Amino acid sequence: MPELADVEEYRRVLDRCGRGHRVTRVEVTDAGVLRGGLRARRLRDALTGARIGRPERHGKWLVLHTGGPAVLLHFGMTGQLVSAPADERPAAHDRVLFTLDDGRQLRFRDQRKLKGLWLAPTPGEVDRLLADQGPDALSLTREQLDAALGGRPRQLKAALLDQSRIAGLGNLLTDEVLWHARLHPAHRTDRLDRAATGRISRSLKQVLRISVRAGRVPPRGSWLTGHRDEPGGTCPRCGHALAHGRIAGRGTVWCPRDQPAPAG
DNA sequence: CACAGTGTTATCTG
DNA sequence: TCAGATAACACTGT
Repeated sequence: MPELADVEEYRRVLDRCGRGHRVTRVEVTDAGVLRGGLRARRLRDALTGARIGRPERHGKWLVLHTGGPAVLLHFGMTGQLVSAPADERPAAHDRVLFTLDDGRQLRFRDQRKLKGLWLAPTPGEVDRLLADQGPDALSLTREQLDAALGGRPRQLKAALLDQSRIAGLGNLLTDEVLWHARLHPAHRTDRLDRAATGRISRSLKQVLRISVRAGRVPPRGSWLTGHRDEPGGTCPRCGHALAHGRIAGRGTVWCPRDQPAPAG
């Protein structure tokens, strides 16, 4: 699930349920999600008794601040942050449990364990862990978009997915933005005209605004996302059969009529 | 049983 | 040097 919109939802969970509360207990039920050499003992020592501050999101990263050390969370493909009563039995894939002073728990839940939790003892360490991230997609300016699409020629989808150019867009959001912008995902970035980049800019803003509000890429009937896994799925805009392929190393869906393949 | 999957990264190839 | 492809990570659902 976790692309920018999903991580934004986890930020809201952390803000609503965690902010202002003290951590009374930290349980690591699967140390496989601890990253950067972090051990359960060290996470426990750093967080127990700490008061949770205002969380931040950058791209697909979530930062849990305490005023002292910070915890950085990356959700990979299957991670979630959920709030539950502390006396409720943990789910099968709850890997780290933070019990709070109000009897609730924040739980890092993750099936595949592709990413996980990092501990940043100082603000400088937070910056170091996020250093290779490009500007956040949600507040991307037109100038930043142009810069992200500039430089060496690449496939458009590959450029939008590159977290060091734009942080936060994943496979679903990227396909959705390109479908709204009526641009083929394999379009070359060096052959985009001003009208095309303008459509990308507007589509990006609209898709993110609605997705962030929903806390996910909405599987609305009028969007591409709700149709990408349908066998024999058709474009919700023009009715043409959707195309499926592999572009930028990812499963990709587009409408061959609305998003014609670039020449050459 | 085979394979794909909402993410990232190391490594190989052309 | 670099864009692109591939495997790997670990696990589930089709």
